[in-house]
Amino acid sequence: MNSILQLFAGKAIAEHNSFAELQNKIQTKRFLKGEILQYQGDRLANAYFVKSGLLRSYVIDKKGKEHTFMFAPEGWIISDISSQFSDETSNLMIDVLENSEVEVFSIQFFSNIFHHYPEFSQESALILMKRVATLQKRVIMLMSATAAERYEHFLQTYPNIAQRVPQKMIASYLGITPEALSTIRGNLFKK
Amino acid sequence: MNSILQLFAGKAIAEHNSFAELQNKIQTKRFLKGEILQYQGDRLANAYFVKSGLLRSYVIDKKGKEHTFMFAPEGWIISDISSQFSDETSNLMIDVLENSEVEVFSIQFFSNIFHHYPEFSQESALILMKRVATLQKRVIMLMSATAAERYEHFLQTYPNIAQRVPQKMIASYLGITPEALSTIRGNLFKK
DNA sequence: TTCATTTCTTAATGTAGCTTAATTTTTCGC
DNA sequence: GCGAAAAATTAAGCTACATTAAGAAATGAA
Repeated sequence: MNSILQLFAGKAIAEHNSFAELQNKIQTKRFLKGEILQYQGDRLANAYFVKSGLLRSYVIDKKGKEHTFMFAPEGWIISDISSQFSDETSNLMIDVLENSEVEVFSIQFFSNIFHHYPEFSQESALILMKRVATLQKRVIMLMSATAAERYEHFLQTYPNIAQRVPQKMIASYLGITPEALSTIRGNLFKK
Repeated sequence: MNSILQLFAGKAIAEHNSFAELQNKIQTKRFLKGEILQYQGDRLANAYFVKSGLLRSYVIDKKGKEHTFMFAPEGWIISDISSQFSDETSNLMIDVLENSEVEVFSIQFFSNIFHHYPEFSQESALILMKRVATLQKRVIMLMSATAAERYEHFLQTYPNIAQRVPQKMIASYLGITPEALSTIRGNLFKK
């Protein structure tokens, strides 16, 4: 998976034979660990397709606490979709957890793609449905499972990410403090 | 808004002039308050477009506790998208909170629509993006806000629904017990 | 390698929200 | 309109997780 086009296109590419044409319009950038690609309050939000490395989106609440919204390893798209509606500015920050190679898009780019290549929106509807399904599970988890259950579920679902990311970020993804996660891990290994 | 076609179609309808043709394939049903349209574990999940009335989706966890996932008043679509992937059965129950008039679709119907009318998937991608944005806010709320803050946000965002729904369901939407919500309301009105 | 900084752990104390239970209020079928 | 059932309130005790703090371990720059 080395371009967003492969993710999005499915049959569309074969049918349109426009792969190269589109590929030219897409710019790949390299970012270093620690860079911040997007700030809360930014007017223009981009979408990022991760070719290699690891990005993360998160919010900082009024008390200054960080809450990780999602991790994006290779092959994932990360973006603050919500900033597209009702004229809002970005709610999410996006930062770089590992040196990464990334395709950068204005959301405008997608509108154009959808307009010129309708089949693309078919694939994107599928991708979005998967996102909705994932978020649905996350909401239900947050409402019904204990912190320990959520942690075990996270380990099963994202074993790959768990090892690449500091624990305090996992804690902030689970909605608990690093101290609480440390205790949970302590109890887990005792068993 | 009296058919899902109006919601989905945007320009597509005008361009295709196929409104009537599609409309014929859509069946409208009436359901009574208290009916359950879909059970956890059902193999086939439908999508429901609410023409009038009020539906709800929820889960029942291992301890038998109900968690409301969403309310769907007039003009909304409700469905367990997650059951479409990885061959899973439905995770959500869907029930009827007010006598309702509803358009019922197999998810298969959407695949067909998307295939025959690519423009539809453009609109559906937009609708799905809004869903993702809404769920994003919900996740962040659950992680960063107190129960009282979540309740006030709910009142502001869904003032219409708050009045039509028993408090215990609002509590189960917020991720707290009815007793906790009652206390929060008590404190709110004291101020 | 060394020192400084960040991350992780452990433990004590605090608190939001849960559980249980009893009482009041509302809803709804007859 | 009456009575039963469901929903909402209130309050006491409990628990999961937060906060605070202090020390240990890991990371990273000079």
